Amino acid sequence: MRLVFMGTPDFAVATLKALIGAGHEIACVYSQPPRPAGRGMAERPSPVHAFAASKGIEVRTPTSLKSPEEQARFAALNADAAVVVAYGLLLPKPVLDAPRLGCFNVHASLLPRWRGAAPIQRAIMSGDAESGVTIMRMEEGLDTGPMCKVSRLAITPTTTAQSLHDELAALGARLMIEVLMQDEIAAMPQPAEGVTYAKKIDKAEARIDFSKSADEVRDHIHGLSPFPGAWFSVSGTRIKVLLCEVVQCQGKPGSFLDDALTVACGSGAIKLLKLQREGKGAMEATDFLRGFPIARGTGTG
RNA sequence: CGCGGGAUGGAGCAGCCCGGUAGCUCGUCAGGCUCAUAACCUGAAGGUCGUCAGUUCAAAUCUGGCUCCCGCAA
Repeated sequence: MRLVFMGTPDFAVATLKALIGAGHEIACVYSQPPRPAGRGMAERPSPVHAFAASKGIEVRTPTSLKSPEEQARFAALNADAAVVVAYGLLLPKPVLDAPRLGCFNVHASLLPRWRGAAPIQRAIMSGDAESGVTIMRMEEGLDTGPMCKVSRLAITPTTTAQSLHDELAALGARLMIEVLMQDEIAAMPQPAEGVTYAKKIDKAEARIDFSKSADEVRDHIHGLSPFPGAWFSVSGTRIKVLLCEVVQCQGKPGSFLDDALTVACGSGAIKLLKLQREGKGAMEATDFLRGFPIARGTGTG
């Protein structure tokens, strides 16, 4: 098929790769414009932009699709369908209607739960038992379109945003290929019940609140791992926690119960397994302790 | 030129300000001890201190360039 691909972050690259691998013609790629980002504040193209460019595909980075001119340029591509994955722009009706078969979206949640920007992180942070990917036919509303295909995935005590992100990216890519192979793409309306929205992650949320239960603290840490990284500080040093596990211990919330990085929570305790202090790389607990020992009784601040 | 930290045996760090025999915790290897152990004891191997140049009798340490890694902020 002749497709237009619209996407921005790393998550979307997996699907774009799969589409190319499946032999589809990518007429054009749309992505968010390069922005000053990262160390040095240099302008850098999005992951999708960079990948598409490396494949010699035309990349367009309009700041909006509201103007009739942009919409006309889009329609002129004369695509069979558009595949949209975490693009970051709302598609106006004329754009949604332009491709012959319509626009299809990969969304990293079991809709209608976690519509919106950060479904992967929110699912883990909320303690959900499962997550998944939904392929839907797009409508004007935010992630409200009828569902073509769904695949579920369990969230376990060791699932992190990173691991779930990687699994769902691969799963989503596979499902999208399957959907596009169908002669007739059927879609079922989303249930009216169970709608939730996944707000963008705010940096202020990243600080660990040890007064919560051990399970909640673990979900919070894993949901933000590795980005932006849940953190606490001890004697003025900021430390990110990337991986932890719940253990059976009790103590004053926020204090270290031993010399092996066990921290008491509101109920129960967690053991920090992988962490990163400012300016340093991530490392396992035993390595971390050699260079930065934290004694029993130390409090987090 | 957004702000800042870092590069030292296999791992994590100290030493650098006040130049002069490279240190700690751990790992590895060999031997010992123990009913036993991620236990303990003894011994050993392993580093041109990121890179290039400069200053100096002498540079991990002082000066300048370069490469790479990371935190903040976006």
